[in-house]
Amino acid sequence: MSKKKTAKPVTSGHERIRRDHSTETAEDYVEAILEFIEKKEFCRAVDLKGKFKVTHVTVNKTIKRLARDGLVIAEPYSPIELTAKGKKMAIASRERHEVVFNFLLALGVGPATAATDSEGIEHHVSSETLDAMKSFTEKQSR
Amino acid sequence: MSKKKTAKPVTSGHERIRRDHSTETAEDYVEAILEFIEKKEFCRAVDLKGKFKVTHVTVNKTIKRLARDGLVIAEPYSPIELTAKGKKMAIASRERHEVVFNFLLALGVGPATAATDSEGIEHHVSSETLDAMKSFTEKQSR
DNA sequence: ATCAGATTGTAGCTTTGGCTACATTTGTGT
DNA sequence: ACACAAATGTAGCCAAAGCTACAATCTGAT
Repeated sequence: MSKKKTAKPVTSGHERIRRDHSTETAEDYVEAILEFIEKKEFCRAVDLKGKFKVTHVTVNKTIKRLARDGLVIAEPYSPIELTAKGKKMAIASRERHEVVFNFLLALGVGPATAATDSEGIEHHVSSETLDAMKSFTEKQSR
Repeated sequence: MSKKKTAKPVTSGHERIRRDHSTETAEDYVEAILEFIEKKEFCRAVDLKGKFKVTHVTVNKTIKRLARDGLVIAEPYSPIELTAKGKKMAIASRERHEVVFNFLLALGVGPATAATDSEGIEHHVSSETLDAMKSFTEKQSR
């Protein structure tokens, strides 16, 4: 197999947080793009502009970075499409997002706060913590 | 009273996350500075360089921003001191950090992961979620 | 068919937070 | 006292993510 994921190096603490930040935007965007595609067949820059409350220029530049990194396909004046890689990331990101969101609800946090906080937290949760959250949520609803 | 906190505007979702990011570095630094001062009487740039695994140049520039923002006092070639404002932020930040850390432990996450994840999460937790975490941790140890 | 308005693209600016390379200052040992 | 090492400072570079101002394209309504 040719495209291994270059076996992530062992990082920890603040080093890892810096790496998180570099993928955070990408994850947020592909996740949003997937949702727009599911909800209305396609995703346009203006949709993301509304979603993230930034100017269309910022969206434009970000999309170019995502295209450069092989996450989306973006022809000028055309809807934004996800590559296989992008879709995979989107699905994984949404999965994590949902786990954190449901966990916060199970913890007793209100829906509005849970929505906001889960967006901030989802990018900083290891798989170990994610598993613990899943267990807790399950236990609550049992 | 002259120094109100300019009454934070109502932000939400990704807007809030962007605001979080802009204070994240500041919080991490003042928290670390306070700890070094408590542990060894003073804090030098080289200490922060070691802590955050960045070059001394990055520390230098960051400290200048903190000084500009009234969080630290930094004379050339002298130890870094916290202003009252900086110390207040450091204490609040540590408090949150501890709440998140202990919560993760109570959730069943291992100490190493709890340490790493709490560093990433602490900046994205609302006071409502923080309270829920506190309650849970307490209930566990009761 | 064309005009207006919405959408997208481009140029160029800012701040943050990284870096390397080089210069200066401090402090310690002999 | 002086040399050397450690610490700090300065200059100048980069990428990400934001912005305004202006240009181009696309689309729907007449």
